[in-house]
Amino acid sequence: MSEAVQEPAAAPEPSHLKGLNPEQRQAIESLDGPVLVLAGAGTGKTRVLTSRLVQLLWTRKARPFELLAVTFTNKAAREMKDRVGGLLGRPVEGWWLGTFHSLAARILREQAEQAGLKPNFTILDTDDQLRLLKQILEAEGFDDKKWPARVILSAFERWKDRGLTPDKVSAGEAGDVAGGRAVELYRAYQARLLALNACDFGNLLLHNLTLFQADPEVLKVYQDRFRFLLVDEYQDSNVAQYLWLRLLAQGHSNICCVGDDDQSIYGWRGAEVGNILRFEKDFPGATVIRLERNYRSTPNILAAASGLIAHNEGRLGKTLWTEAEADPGPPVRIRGLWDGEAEARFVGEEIEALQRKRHCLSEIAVLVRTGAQTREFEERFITLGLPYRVVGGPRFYERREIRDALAYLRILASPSDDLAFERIVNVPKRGIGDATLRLIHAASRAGDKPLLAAAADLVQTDELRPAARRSLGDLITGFVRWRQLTDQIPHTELAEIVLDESGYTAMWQADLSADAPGRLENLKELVSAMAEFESLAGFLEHVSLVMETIQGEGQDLVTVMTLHSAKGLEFDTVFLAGWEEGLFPNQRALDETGLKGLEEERRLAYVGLTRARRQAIVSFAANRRLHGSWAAAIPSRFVDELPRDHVEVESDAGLYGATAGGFGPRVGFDDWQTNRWSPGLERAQRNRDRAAPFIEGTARVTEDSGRSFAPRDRIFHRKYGYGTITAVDGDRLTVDFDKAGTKHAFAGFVVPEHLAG
DNA sequence: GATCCCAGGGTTTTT
DNA sequence: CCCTGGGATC
Repeated sequence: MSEAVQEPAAAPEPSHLKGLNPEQRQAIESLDGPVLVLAGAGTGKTRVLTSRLVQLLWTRKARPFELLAVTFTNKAAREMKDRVGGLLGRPVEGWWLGTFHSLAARILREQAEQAGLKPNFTILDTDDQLRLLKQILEAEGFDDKKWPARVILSAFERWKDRGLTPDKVSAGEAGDVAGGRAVELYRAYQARLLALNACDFGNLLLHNLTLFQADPEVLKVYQDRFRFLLVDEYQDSNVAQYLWLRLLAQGHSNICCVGDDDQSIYGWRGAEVGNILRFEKDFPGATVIRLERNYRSTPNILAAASGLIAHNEGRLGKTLWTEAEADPGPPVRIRGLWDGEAEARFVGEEIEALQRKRHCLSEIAVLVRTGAQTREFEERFITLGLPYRVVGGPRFYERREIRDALAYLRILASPSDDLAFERIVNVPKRGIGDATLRLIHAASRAGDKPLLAAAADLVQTDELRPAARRSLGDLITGFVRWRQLTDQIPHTELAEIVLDESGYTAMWQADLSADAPGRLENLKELVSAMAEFESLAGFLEHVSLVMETIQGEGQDLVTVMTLHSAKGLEFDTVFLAGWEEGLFPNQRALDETGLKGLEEERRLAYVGLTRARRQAIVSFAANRRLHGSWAAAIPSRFVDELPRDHVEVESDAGLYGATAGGFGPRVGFDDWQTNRWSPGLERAQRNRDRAAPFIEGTARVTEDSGRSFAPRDRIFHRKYGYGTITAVDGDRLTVDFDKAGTKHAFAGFVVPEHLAG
């Protein structure tokens, strides 16, 4: 092989460098030393990340196993893997690519002993964490009402986000959480985790940090190994992650962080925008590259998003731009509606219209602030028969049947997993209640052995009632038998046997409730998901770190999801629903973190808008159901912050004085801002009531049902049966009944068709 | 020990 | 509105 072939410069320009703008190219070719890439929305960030990795390999500057690439989500990791493989024309093996947590877990498995763990330690999820903490709280005599385990646990998590072990939490930090005993509880909790040979999510990183700080030798191993670090979504890293990166990067200083301070939306999880702001200080001589040319959105969308985000202070400041001669595209549409149902109906109609124009459903997204909002859209889409998927809904691995099944498997993988044992010892019912469990616990403490082993001892004695003794004995011999099978048969087969013989499957088969068949389906899905993994342990590691499952990919479906899960995605058309004060910006965010919270909400709005390539449609409702009761709502301040020149307001007449040209004077907004239940709100409500009858096509119905009806709605009437509304006047509806002909009916006497029966 | 019923409380976002 | 958890009852 000649020199020329090996020398990259002599070869024709490789595909991963084609079609880049100068800044992108610089970001890809500045391989040495610290680099910060400030990449605005839609500026080709992913392209840069992947090409940079390819460049490292292609120039032979790095071999795969010298690369450490960190992402925030497993999805992002998967995508990076695929794209790098695609650019190189072959899959890359041996590099370290994953989320902070999965990488930390991998390191911790290698160094478990140093951290006081065994390499097969269990990774706990929220459910396990809570049960564990509740046990501690109970033992310490805490009242769960006064100090809910959730609250205390989140305090622990915030400390972990900041890299604080119990020793490092100062008294002042702890405040009055758990009556001033929070640190003590934190210490007990951590000790208990160690005793259980378990880690929660936060501990994965925390152990890494303690390890690196306590033992320079260990740190050096990893510093030497990872010659090039690449970090995605850097603006969302928390202090612990930042410290982890900094320690690892101190070896070669080849660290490249990519992020956008305007898209930092995880402050509530401990993310520190400060990390990105101080990069240059922490890594002297850093190259800072700004990617500001947007390739994704139309000028109108870009201008709307930029105008909005300009209301935030303390930005690094980027100005996104796009080609001047580009088609400006349609303005951002703003639509006010009567209530959440009307909003869902509106979005449904718009999507159907798009569908008629052959618009791809998979190019449409409905983005909401809170998970609960997806429900109304789901209901509407089901009624319309519109194919959709909800991303991040009830998670597969958090379902009860799945967690139960996993508990059985966890015990097989590590018999000392007490939390798993407790979970399933009486599932299905085996007549083992509190009393028996207490005995097992006592035996466990006395003999200093795991619950399973203690239980095995106990059934040899006559301390248990005969019935309990027999069923517990059966379970234990079951585990002995299954464990013997572990190495002999494929793990999928083993899982089937365990679920079968333990009576777990039978339990759901005998269950007559409506969701039982679905649960059985899920169990089947679980077993088939296992097939993709080499071993039981590998599978369990995966499920504990990857809570999400990929669904509906490749089908033509409308996507419904939260703004948070939309980060990093893009669609031709994006519906941004529920832009109301209190909901978005979220009241709780404002209450808890004030201006900081508001700015984060605004960034969330910015993220939402910039997901759209061609068209963004913002909507808000005048009435919103919250915890079952109705609340009047006023449009989000973010609606007003969108620059007028780039939006088109089309609210129903009468709603907040909206006109074709924009909004009139704001209704009580300033009062609302200072106090939810202010005169301003009352004023808004009065206006609402006055406006209601004049809203064309919608009728307000009884307070308690709170429904509204519009022409073309399908309804059911007790006497006349099903029909379609043709006109609405106040609460009097004109209905074209399928059987009874056209009649007048009061809205109070009809229900929407989907609620009939 | 299991089941049923009721009250109360909660929903921001996720690895 | 929905679900959870606690408590009373069988």
